[in-house]
Amino acid sequence: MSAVRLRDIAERLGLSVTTVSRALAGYSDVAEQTRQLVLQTAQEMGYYPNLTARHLQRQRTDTIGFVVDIFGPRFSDPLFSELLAGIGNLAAREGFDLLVATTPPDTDDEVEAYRRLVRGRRVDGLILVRTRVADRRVQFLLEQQFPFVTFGRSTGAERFSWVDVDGERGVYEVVNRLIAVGHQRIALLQPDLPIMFARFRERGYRAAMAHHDLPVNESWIVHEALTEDGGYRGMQRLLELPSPPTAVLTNNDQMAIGAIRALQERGLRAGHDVAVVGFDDIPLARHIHPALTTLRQPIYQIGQHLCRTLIALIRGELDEPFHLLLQPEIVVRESARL
Amino acid sequence: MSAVRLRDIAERLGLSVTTVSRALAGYSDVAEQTRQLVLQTAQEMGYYPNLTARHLQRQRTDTIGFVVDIFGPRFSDPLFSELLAGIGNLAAREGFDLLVATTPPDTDDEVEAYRRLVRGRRVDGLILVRTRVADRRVQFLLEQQFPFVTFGRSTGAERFSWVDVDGERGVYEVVNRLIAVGHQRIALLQPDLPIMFARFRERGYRAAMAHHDLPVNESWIVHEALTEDGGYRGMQRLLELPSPPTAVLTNNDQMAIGAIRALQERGLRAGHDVAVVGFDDIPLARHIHPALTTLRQPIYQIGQHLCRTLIALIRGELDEPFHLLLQPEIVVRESARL
DNA sequence: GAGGGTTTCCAAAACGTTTTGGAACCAGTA
DNA sequence: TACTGGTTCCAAAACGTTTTGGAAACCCTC
Repeated sequence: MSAVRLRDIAERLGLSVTTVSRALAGYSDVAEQTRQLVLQTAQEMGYYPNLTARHLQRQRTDTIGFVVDIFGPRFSDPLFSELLAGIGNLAAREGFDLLVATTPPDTDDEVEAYRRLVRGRRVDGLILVRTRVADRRVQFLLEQQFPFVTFGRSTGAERFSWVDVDGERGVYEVVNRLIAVGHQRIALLQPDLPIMFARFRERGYRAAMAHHDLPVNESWIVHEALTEDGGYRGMQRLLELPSPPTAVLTNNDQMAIGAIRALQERGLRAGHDVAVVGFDDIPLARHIHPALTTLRQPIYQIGQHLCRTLIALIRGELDEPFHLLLQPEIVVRESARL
Repeated sequence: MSAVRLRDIAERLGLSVTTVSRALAGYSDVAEQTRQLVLQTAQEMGYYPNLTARHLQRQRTDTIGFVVDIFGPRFSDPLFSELLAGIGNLAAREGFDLLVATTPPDTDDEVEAYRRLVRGRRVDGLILVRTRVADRRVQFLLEQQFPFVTFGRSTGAERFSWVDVDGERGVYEVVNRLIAVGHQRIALLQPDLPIMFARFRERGYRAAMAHHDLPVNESWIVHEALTEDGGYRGMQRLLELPSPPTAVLTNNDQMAIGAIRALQERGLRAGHDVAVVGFDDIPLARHIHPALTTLRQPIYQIGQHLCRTLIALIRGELDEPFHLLLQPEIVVRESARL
């Protein structure tokens, strides 16, 4: 029942382990006849290399790591499965395995998870998502000179590879278009964590408002969790203002859905009374009512870009850090006419 | 820059590698004073064990594998992230890593993915989801006598551990209640793949119909993809029947949402004109309109059960296969009044 | 001073692979 | 004959850890 090793094949054939190994690897210093014999015997005996042993010897694991920051037990992120599919499919095609760890963000557990993967040489490289302001993970990986790629830029001038979506420009455009159709009091539902993408989006928001000489009431910028409930609560808070906004931008589609629910409870209609704009374009965005106007991120492709870049980095094929800034696509549906 | 090894610590202290190893592991055959010295030095030198080497020596990887069957590039499954959170959090707590592979179901790639993980000793055990009729994966793992746990039962009398939700009973109840409120023409939107859970649910459906002496029109049982579009198409087909059903059961909430969309396009209202019942209770089920009546699966807990069981199995703490059949909870909302 | 027990340490083997640095042999050439 | 070059093979080391089976040193006791 125990697994067949190179040694077993070697003994059976009266060859050395070296020769068997090199025969299977296709080296030219083994006679074609011998090679065939080894191949056939390996097949017969059901040989499959022990990957752990191979990894130890080769000093690489052919594995990439991905630490998912999870909020609470009921963690449900529609983007996540798609991102993982993008990463996983490409990794598999390139002969890499994917190690996934789950931890709550910005905790000691998270730090330990990264330490373990990096210092324990558990993986050859890491993919980071949702970069944060002054991100400890980025700092750590730079210190350790460990290969990694992020989805999202960082705050400083650190040199590393990233893929990002230009939320600043996207939000700038959307706000412009909202203003063009008559909106003046425009709110922004921000996350309750210092996530980088929210900073960029806020910058775009402020730039567009300033560009049209519109004042920004700071109470229009509300911080809540990136969930439906967060969007619901945020919209409630906005509706309680003396003069509520007529348009609301959110940081993901779940928030937008929650915001719409809050409107409906007050008898208001998203898209008519208040414009609501989401972000991401999750599959459900077009199926809810009113259908969501949103900024689409090509998340599967982003997963592929991240993985492709990381593998290039691991293989040493990257001389300079790689940067890719994708433009989000504005998808106009019913929740905000633009 | 190269990593610190046991040997480096040993040489620094003039001890043997054995002693350093045993000191760090807390064995009693090393003097307390020496142990402290080793601990401190290891700390100073920034020692972290090479996990690959440890795995090779210990002949186990402390890793569990999870192969995700992915349909098409735009793979978005709201349950998936929650299941993964359940598995991942428990695995981390028990000191296990999680290796995730992605492949399309029932392909050669899938077979190869399993072969690689099992034969290459890449993981200590596997978690399988969405068991299929005559599941090749189950057959393979039984043959290889490899530890695994499935979400979903199988067709035969194979002995292995599983966790499942009693869809047969759940659907039986729902159909009963639909009949109680006056429905007679009840349809069932099935997946287009031979997934076990669909078989059980169909059995419950037929049993309830038979129990009330209601005929089952075979054209009421429609096979489509487990997606919104699948649900949309399926409902369209049902509406084209000479006398369409007045109630429709689906195999997941996405399908139900698609079905509702098809109704709306024809000016029909789910919950009034046609009752629509989902399955799973994804977070969005309560937020769409009409809110979804559905059968809730406690997916995070299922992930934990799967992981807990697998780890017990790996550790040899399980004498008999473990079976857990959970009851789904009927969540009545607007799309079907029960 | 012999025997027994305890404490503390370690050399060597093992896990299964890949790589290094030849060695042995043969054929062809000067 | 002696040398060169090519082909085919292999012993040994290496990757970094844990475990095995002692050994050395010391202290007690009779």
